[in-house]
Amino acid sequence: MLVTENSTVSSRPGRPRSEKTRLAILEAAADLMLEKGFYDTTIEAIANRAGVSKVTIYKWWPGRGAVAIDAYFHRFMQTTVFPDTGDVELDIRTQVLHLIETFRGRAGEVMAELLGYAQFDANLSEVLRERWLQPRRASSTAVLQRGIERGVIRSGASVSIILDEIYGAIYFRLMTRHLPLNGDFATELVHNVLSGVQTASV
Amino acid sequence: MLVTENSTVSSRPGRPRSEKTRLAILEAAADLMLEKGFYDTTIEAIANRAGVSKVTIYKWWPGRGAVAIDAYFHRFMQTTVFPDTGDVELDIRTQVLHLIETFRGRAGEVMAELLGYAQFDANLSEVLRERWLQPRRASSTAVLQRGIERGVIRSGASVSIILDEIYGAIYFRLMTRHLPLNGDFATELVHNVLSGVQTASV
DNA sequence: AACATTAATGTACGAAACGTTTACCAACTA
DNA sequence: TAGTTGGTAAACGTTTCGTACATTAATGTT
Repeated sequence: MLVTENSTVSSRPGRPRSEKTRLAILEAAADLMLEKGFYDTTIEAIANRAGVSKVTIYKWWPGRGAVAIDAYFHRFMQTTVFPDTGDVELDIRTQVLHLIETFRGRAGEVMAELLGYAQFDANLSEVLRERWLQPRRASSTAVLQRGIERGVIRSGASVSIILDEIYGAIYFRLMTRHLPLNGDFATELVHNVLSGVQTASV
Repeated sequence: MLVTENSTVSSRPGRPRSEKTRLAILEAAADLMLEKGFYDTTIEAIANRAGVSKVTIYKWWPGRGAVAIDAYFHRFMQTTVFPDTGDVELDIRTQVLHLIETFRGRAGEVMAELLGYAQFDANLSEVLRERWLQPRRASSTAVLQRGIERGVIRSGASVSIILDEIYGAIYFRLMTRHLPLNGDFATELVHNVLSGVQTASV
């Protein structure tokens, strides 16, 4: 018998894990991060808010970073599928504007804090790369690759460097806060970058 | 009587501040950050290594971030003056390669940690912007401005966005570590970005 | 029904670091 | 000499961490 991952049929003995408790922890962690920031979102604070024992959290997550990232994904991970219109600049701009929209308000600040804390937590760093940054790079990579195949983008251009120019600039503003992260910025950014790797001039 | 900042004539009463102690603290902090990383460089650890009382550190610095950034500057701040050859791409590339050279080895990792910790320390964030990022932006801004005046770069292009493309990409790789930060990357990066804002094609 | 197994709780604990206080001595100016 | 500032040593209360212990809860197996 093949069972789906969310089946209510638990094949193991013993008391099953409480889904209610799991969700309470994730919601509490997300709430706290948005309200007080990542720094004040301690394990104890999460346990109190969730009405859950601290030990329970430690049983399922190795530390603060792991709970935080799960909570962030739980709330902000919406697997949007972007259309392929054939216009490289339009498609990339759509993706970038969507990301910037996600980063509006506290959600952006919390992402900056997660990236910040990742400098001291190798596990969090890897999870962020694999489950947050990588999927978005994959979407954009597909668009750029199609552009190369259609001859719109220089075939010699390194896709990863193009992505670093675009996403690097965004996360740079997110973390240094020296200038705002808005639609005008994103539009000119994408236009500049793609102009630099196109085969033909406008 | 006008007195220079490093004058031995202290016009104030009381015991003068010990330069030896000040330097011992900065050296110890820099050593510890390079050896153990920022996370393990606690105030107590610095005090022990420097052979100094913990209270003395708290007297002159408000916290860990402040000592760390002073120590980092003390060791890595070399105010290099870059030449103006008239070739925009060459000049920018020179500056960028110099920065990347600075970030080789542990110095780069420590900068990543400082930027990371800055997400939780508003004061450190501001000091980094004003005393580390801004001076480098100023150097590059001058080059780009000259390029605009000479008609090599589109006059409508936003200098700050160009800078974000270049430096954003660099700090993005520094902090996410998904790809190496080397000379080849820097060379193509600078070429791509400037190609996107030049007036004439190659 | 009895048992094994796993989940969750409450309490308590030791270890670190934090940032501060207190009392004292050291070095300099007026 | 008096006044002022720098530095030290020791201790303190607090917070957070991560873990340990004993106990109760909920499920499968026999």
